[in-house]
Amino acid sequence: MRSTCGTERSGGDDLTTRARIRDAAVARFAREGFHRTTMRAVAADAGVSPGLLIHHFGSKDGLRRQCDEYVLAWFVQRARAEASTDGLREVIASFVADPAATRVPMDYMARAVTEGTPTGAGFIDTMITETEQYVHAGVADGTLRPVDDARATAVVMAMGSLAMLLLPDQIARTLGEPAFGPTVLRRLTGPLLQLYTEGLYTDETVRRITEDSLAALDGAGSHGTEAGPEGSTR
Amino acid sequence: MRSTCGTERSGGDDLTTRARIRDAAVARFAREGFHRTTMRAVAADAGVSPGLLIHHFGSKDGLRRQCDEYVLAWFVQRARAEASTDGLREVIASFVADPAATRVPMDYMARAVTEGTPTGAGFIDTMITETEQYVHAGVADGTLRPVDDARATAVVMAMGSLAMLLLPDQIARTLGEPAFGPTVLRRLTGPLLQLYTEGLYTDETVRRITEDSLAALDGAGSHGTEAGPEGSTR
DNA sequence: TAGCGTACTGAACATGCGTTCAACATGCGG
DNA sequence: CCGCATGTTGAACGCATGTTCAGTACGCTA
Repeated sequence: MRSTCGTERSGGDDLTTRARIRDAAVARFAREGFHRTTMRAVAADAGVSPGLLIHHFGSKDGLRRQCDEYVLAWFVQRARAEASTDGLREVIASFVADPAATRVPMDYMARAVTEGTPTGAGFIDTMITETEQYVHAGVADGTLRPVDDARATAVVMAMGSLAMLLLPDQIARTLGEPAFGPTVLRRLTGPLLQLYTEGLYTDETVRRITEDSLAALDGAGSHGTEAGPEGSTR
Repeated sequence: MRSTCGTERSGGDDLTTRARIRDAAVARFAREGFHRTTMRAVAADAGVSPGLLIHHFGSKDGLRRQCDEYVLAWFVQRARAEASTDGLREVIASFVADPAATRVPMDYMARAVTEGTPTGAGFIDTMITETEQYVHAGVADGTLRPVDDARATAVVMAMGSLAMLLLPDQIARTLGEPAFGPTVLRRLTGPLLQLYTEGLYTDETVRRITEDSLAALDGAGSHGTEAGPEGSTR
């Protein structure tokens, strides 16, 4: 083990070999997913031999664990920065300056989520729990309307951000933009603000109809479909 | 080639061998993704030898193409069914009766989307384009409020459904439910209806602040960050 | 300078993969 | 009965992968 464990930033060219390998692995995992990236490809990207990856990380899974930890730390640091006004401004500025750079940890986390790793699951959990706290606080101070089910509301709110994390390229493509950058974010901001401040339906019709239908389903299904059709064939 | 090409349903036990292989492959691809499922595993599931898969589908990629086509047809048929009231009722009923059955094509399409296959991209495109048409129609007949950017609004609306397609298990877990079923859908419906009929913010503050900040960014960044920081390092 | 531990190499190994192929079964038209 | 096309098998092939290991280079301590 070395004393410079895990705290090197990946900016300059004078990185530890270990850090260079880790950066190469993060990039590959982000771009191609864990299963498709080969140790040899990572080694080649880092300019070392395949054996060295084993020497430093024990196995491919060990390498993944280190990458998970590193990317998670990136997100934590970023979230902390976003808390302050100046930090947020800086985060936005860096994204505007070079959207592609932000994409690497983003895509990595997207892979972690879709591949169902513990890191991805934990990321979603904290994301939704923090959104839930925001909902509670907002309702308490009158910023947000009262909600029935704060947790479910948080899930609905978070799903939008999650989709942006998971499908940036698809979103950019359907908007006819060349890549996911400030322009795309700009176009999504308007509709999102409209939705959250005044909704989209002009009246209560859809809400009433849907809730009536659900109530009717409850009435009709009360003879056998009531509690726990979940996981019947699982 | 055979005359019974592609139109067998996968309900009974008297399936063509070809269809049995296809069904086994769809299930495996849905559960584990394309890259992780092996031809041997599919062959074992279908009760045949590995060589037969090649005989029928030419290659693993050929098998995937057939599966894509089959699942896409399932979605088209389902969308058609949802158009009529009775059909919709039936779709809902079948989902309530056995949510797990619906999950196979859903998970398959989720894989297709996250793995970036043409099928997945096409699915998203049609989904968003149809949402956009719904927005146009709704604005025209007064059901929906007027929107600035119908396409972007459609993207925002579709992202919620997309997240439900991609992360059903994660959503169920964060809601403390054992599986993604009617109960989860029920809990999400309330917040979604609230959001779409009245919004969540109690006033215009957030909208005004955000739009002012964006305008300020435009003013400050007009000396070099205006057109096309997209894909600068790509 | 000798000794030693650590970083590092690259050939080799074992395994699992997609695919090939020779062989067999079966049914059908002549 | 023959001949042939088709469905099916299972052993084998070639290749790519993760991992091992013997060996080299190098810097440090004594």
